[in-house]
Amino acid sequence: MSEKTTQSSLETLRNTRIQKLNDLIDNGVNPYPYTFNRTACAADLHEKYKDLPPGGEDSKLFNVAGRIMAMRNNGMFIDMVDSSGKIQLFIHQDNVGEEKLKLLKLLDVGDILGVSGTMRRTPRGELSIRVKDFKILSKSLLPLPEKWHGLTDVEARYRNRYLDMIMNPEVRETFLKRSKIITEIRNYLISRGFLEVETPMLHPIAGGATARPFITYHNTLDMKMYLRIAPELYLKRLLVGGLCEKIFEINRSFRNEGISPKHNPEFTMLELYQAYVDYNEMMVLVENLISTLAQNIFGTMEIEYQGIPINLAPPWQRITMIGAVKKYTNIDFGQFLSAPEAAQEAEKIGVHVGKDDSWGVILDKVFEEKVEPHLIQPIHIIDYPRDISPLAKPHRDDPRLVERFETRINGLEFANAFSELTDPIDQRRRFERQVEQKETNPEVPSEIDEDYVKALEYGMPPAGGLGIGIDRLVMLLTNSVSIRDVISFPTLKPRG
RNA sequence: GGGCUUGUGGCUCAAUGGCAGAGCAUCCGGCUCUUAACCGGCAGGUUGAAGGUUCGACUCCUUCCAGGCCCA
Repeated sequence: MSEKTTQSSLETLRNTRIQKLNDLIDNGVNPYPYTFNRTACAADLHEKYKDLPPGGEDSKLFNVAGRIMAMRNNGMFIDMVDSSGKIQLFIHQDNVGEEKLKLLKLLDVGDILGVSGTMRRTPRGELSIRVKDFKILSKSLLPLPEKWHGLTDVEARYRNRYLDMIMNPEVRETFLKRSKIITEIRNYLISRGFLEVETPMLHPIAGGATARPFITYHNTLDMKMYLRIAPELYLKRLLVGGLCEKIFEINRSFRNEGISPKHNPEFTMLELYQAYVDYNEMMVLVENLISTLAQNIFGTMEIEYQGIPINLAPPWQRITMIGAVKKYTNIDFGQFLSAPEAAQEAEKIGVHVGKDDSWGVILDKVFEEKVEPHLIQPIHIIDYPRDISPLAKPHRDDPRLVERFETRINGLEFANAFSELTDPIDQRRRFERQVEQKETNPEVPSEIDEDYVKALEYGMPPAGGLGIGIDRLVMLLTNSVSIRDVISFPTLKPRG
């Protein structure tokens, strides 16, 4: 009959706080009020009073709000943190009424508090607010992680990003920087006459890249749809439409592939297109964009990533893909033109290739294995094999190649760009070839995007196109090792 | 998908196959100029889950769940 209910430690801690919450309500305090008239933030005050000497006082009243991160001496000293930083509160019985002092006992680390008071610097030199009044702005029911070690378990950090941000200031820094980077990119492009556009994320055909898509379903249209793997084909339709000669989109794409420190299923891309220029112009643009970002954010183009100095000052090196492979393997794939020949050469140096791999695929594999790891400083790898680049214009000097480049920094792909293929007949042929490969390659669309080909048939201006992975760029510029550190809520399996 | 590895209280971590422990936080008491405040005390556990081996399993084995690193 009598059921013994056991409480977990967490439940006990929570119940204690709910009791305090009820005590607050019994004292006529709304623990979840509506507003607080903030007149300063922590950083403002530190700046304004940086010359206030120990023991010094000022009489100007400020209202400050933030989260309680530590309490000392029975609540007489409180560390309060807002998005700008930390400020110490000094709550003394001489300054607040007896009623308020009683409420002080109902506060916990984690509560959000608004205070008004005057500034003083303690004899030990800590700038503090001499609190005249305080107001609970939100009662916290769950305990924060430990103050000294904080939250370090990576899984817990990603699953509870808000806690990660509360406990780890550098996480906040990273995401502030991410926002700043994206703002700078927008400013850079808009100031150069680019127009920001938005194109669909729900696609009837997953095109514009080679990747497995996420499949979804629209009920009233009764049709399968794909989350976009790239915005490319829609952005080029806009170029056909002549909306503007320079357009860009910064938004999410989705790829149904593995998750790794460098890959998240949803990721943010910048894609831009500029009419009447070719991939050479895109190379200049990548260099200027990224180096300007670094200059504006760090005040220098020489940055360090994981202890490796990286010089982003333009111009960046350029080397053809065939040339790069030759440089690092002594194999000249320009001379081994057939796939079997190329495969034989690749196997000689230990690069395993599939039996159906084309010349271009083999070259790409050799490049990835033997060359990529060496490419630390920014470099444009130019002139890709035609058969792995179905959306790029043929190379004007070599029919096996296309006018495409990928920019590598620290061995990683940062940008991918072409002289865009504008010939509708060639485009249709290449799409047809792709669809034929569907049986052996599940990452290829199963049907031709007829509407896109049709758009090309109306005539698209010659154009350079460029894609930059924003997450990887943010990783580079925030010195982050994992893409999960620059995505606020990275994809994880739900806890079982 | 493969290899290695991690999972113990809210958090951070211990525990040769032999009594599941500490620090912080909480709670109770003391303390009104502290800085990871301090001092004293109490409480808090289905050791990720399920099986197995064993007299005895946090520890060894199997499977599963969720991470991390490397590889494809």
